[in-house]
Amino acid sequence: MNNDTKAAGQIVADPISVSDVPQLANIELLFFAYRDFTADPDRILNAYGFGRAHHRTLYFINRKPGLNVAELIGILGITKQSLSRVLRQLIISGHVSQLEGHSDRRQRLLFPTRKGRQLILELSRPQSRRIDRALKNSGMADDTIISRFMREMLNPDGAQFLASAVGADSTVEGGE
Amino acid sequence: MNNDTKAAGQIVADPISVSDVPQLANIELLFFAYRDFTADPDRILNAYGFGRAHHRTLYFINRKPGLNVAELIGILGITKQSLSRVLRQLIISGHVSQLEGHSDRRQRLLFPTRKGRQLILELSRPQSRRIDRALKNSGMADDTIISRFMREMLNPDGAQFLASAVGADSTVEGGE
DNA sequence: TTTTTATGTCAATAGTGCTGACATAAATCA
DNA sequence: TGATTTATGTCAGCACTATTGACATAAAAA
Repeated sequence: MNNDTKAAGQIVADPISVSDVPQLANIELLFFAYRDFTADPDRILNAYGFGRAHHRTLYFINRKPGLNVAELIGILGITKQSLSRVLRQLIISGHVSQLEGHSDRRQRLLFPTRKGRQLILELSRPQSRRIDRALKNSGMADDTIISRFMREMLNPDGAQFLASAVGADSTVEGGE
Repeated sequence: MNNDTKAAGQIVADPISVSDVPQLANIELLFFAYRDFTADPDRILNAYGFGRAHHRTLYFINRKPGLNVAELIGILGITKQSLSRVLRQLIISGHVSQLEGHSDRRQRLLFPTRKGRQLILELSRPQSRRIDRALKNSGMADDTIISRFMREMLNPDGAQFLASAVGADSTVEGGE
């Protein structure tokens, strides 16, 4: 390195490389890919005065209409206080509605309104298109390899909400 | 749907599915995979009193020691005001050092200290291991397919900082 | 010499998350 | 039935990350 690496004593001038971190290139790719992936909906959300938290909340309510607050909190991995603000805004804006629980009347079952459905589709389509395009452009006929890889990236312990059999079944494992 | 989908009029009871959003399953997988991917370093950072912003900042200073503030801001995609706090903390904690620019004395060239190098390795290794493991477990001998896919997920316009030829070359395209 | 550039800083604001405390109504237990 | 637990909500305060706008300084460039 040709820098003034004199001074300060403990300065390091050589970059980290694959010898230090074997998957360095993929760590960076994942960082930038995810950033671009979320940038599309972020722009749309901004126009609605919403943020990513609204997106995630609305998404899972659309993925499993009728889930209760506890389930949603579990899926999102946040506290009820964090959810409450976002959920209140989505209800006020008319994207989400609550219904009293059938068997347990303490519960609030969360449903998207038509407006909420329309918004989640608007937000999800650019992301879906991006994945579609990437699969095509990298010469993959289907998503089996990518899906498999991403599944292996998950924590094994995950009591995750996952759309594994989506299409065949509209419900989800891990939920209730 | 067997719910009290009466009331409120415009409630939607059926979940979104692959017919609405073809890549729905992969959108969810990417969401959960990225969340788990960042959870490892998050735990470590917490013990240091740092957040993700510190991680990213420290990472790119380690990836390109000697970069100046403007370059770093460009890579991170944040404002100088956002960077300043994080950078100040990393300097105070002794993870990063600044040197006056050689040709341009207005510039502040950013370097990791040994302590900063040690920390970024500690943060990066779990992420590298996770990717390694996922590649192995999904039966891939190397990362060509996954790298290709992730590269295709990026915005084309991206004047991105990318470790494409990492290992062969320690410098990066898009920088100076 | 004037202007532009690189960097830094102060102040205000937004979005998202947290913990702790407290409240209510409904379910459940004894 | 009466006591306890559960599902949800809300208030208050705090932390982190990000933003915009304004202003300051020193050094490079015109």
